[in-house]
Amino acid sequence: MSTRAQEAPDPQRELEARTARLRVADVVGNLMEFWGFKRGMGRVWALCYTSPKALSAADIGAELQMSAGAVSMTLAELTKWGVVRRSWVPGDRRDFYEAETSVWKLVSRVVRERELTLVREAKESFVAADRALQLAAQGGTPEEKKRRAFERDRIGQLRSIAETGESLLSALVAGEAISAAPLAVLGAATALYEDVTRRRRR
Amino acid sequence: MSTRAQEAPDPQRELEARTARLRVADVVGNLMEFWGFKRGMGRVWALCYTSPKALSAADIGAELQMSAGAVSMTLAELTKWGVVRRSWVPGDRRDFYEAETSVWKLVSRVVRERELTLVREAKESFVAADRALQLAAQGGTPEEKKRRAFERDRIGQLRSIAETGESLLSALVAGEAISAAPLAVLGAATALYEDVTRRRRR
DNA sequence: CTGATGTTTCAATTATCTCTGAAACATCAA
DNA sequence: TTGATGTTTCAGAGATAATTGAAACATCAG
Repeated sequence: MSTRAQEAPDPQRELEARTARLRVADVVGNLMEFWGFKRGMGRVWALCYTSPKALSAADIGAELQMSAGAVSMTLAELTKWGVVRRSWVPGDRRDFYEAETSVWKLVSRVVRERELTLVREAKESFVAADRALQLAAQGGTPEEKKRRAFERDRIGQLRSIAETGESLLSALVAGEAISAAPLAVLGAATALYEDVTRRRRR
Repeated sequence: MSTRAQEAPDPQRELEARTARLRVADVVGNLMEFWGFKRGMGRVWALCYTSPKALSAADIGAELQMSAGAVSMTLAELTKWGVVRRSWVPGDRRDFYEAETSVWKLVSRVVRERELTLVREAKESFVAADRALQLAAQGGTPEEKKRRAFERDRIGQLRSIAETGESLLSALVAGEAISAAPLAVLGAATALYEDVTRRRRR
């Protein structure tokens, strides 16, 4: 037995550790993909997040097997979302990147710019449809009027769902606390369900 | 001026009403797509939902410009998910379909389940990575140990987020905790955020 | 049974994303 | 200025996913 066994790096274990970190990057990539981002964004972010020192683009490409171009584009996107930031190392021409650790920052931006936009668009189209049907219902036979009334009612349901969703998401985004976007959004979905159920029962 | 102007269907307004309904189908399609379903599923469901009478596959195809094959597959999928159901019209060979009105319940459940799977996978890989890093950290220089410690800490952060998320999602999926839901979820999410923040600061 | 009508299936096409690789660009040192 | 180094851009390749169209299948009436 060597005198200081615990200081000899074990190649086998080194490899396992590296593999495990890459696996972490991958599952984070899967989650990010689930939320509508590119897989690569999650992978790169996770690699940065688990790295003690800021990484260069070349480091990232080497570790994650991505081309320079892909790394550049991914970092640009992550930076735009504010979840990764550049850091300069004096005397080094390369750019380095480190992960933003505040998950909420990411979440609130995501919610604001993605879900909220979608929901708003939806609401607007429901409102517009309601108006159009209202106008169309002014003419026609009684039967047609009845049909229009049904359509308006259903679209009104959708509209109220969208409005509830919109205010919930707004509230979420406005608040300074809360992490874990997915869960928060699920909360919103649940609320929507409640709302619809209640309205249907009345 | 005609004697009963309000009963004459206005072609212009008819067209606008139809366009508006199609637009509604489209935005619902977008939302569904965002939640991980196919776009067409949302469009077909929305068309059925806003229709006073059950629609035949041919109706749907004509309205949404989909091929018979696409309509058939989409309806099969919607039926499988239980958000659309067949209805028979006596003396008519065709199948008719109408929208299940409690879609949001189903959709949100499905989304939660999917996410739960992902989160579980993530958690497992975090745990595995933590173990691997722990083993690797047994050897190496003090500097390497420090690096491993950082990595473990960060992965521990991810792990705690995943664990909280997992239990929250489990509760939501399993329970009819749905009724208590929105605020409870927000509360839990907030607690989660607090927890992560506290851990980071120590 | 046969033909008419409607539905389902699936291989092939088409559309949509992502990534690559190379060129253009930028910056700095010598 | 020139060359070395690093970054960005983007047309095209490659991978995935959605859609079509036609054939197979199912059902019913005559």
